[in-house]
Amino acid sequence: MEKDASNMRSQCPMNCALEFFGDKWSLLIVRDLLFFHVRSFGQLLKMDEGISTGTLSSRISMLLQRGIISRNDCLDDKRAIEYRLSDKGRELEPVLVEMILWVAEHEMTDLPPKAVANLKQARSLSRAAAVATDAQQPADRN
Amino acid sequence: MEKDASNMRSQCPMNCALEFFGDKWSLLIVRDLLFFHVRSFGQLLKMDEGISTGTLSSRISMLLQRGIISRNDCLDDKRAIEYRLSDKGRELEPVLVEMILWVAEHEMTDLPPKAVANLKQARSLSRAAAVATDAQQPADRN
DNA sequence: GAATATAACTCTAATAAGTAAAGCGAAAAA
DNA sequence: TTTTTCGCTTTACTTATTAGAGTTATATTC
Repeated sequence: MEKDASNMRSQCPMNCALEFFGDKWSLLIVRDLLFFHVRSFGQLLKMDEGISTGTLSSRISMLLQRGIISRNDCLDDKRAIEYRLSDKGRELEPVLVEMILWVAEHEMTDLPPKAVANLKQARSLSRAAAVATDAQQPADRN
Repeated sequence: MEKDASNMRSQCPMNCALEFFGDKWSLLIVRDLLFFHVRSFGQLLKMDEGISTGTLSSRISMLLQRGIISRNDCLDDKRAIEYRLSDKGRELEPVLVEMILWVAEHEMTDLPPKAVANLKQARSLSRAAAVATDAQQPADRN
């Protein structure tokens, strides 16, 4: 049984975000789809953190329902299903990147310093581009 | 009973982040401390989402233990305890901002468009500053 | 100074979430 | 034809989270 806007705890955007993916698994699935080019149920099941079939199944349903991933049949193997991030899902990348950078700054992880530097640089560049875009379209146009 | 690095599911930074604050409440507490200048247990208890005393108490313990918030006695009222974000906690701001912007883009919330524009602008400016900093200190210095 | 209120909790019982293991139907490989 | 793979679902169980009542200490009001 899933939540919709009507039984959310509040309409605060932070709360809304947490109701979408504020659990221990959803963003790991997004991570695998986004950074590790994982595409199938079976591959997701093999993630290091050890997700169970039941949990994976329910998280996939939720992510589908929320439009964060898509589900497609494979042409070459009719058993196989391919999962992909939607545009909406792919746009979670900045969220993941900020989380990763925060952890890299404050805790021990297995992420090499080089990778941290690359993420930082990518972030800076994308924001620099955003500054340019904002200059064209004034920020308070809505 | 709390987790430490030794019984984490993996050392992946994304997973590490989720073990730190991948639940439905921790970042709401950070939100209140960061954006709404909330300082006490009682005020936190009044958040719109309706956190219970037990949950709030356990989340505060965890955030303290992780060094995300600090706990201080008040001089004027000896019952009162003041909670504040540490530097480490304050540095979660970009994470929250990206989450809020994602939601503002993709879902209905109560956030006024003006506020979204302000957040975007603040993000762009801070990143522009980061670009300048990176130019001084090469990104792969570690 | 007695009663009431407030702050910051702790405890407990109930509910929700997550898990491992087995099983299933369809498709592919041996 | 038998076995394996794929993407699940189901079940029985364990663990985590939660709401709400209760507690202690301090402060305020009458």
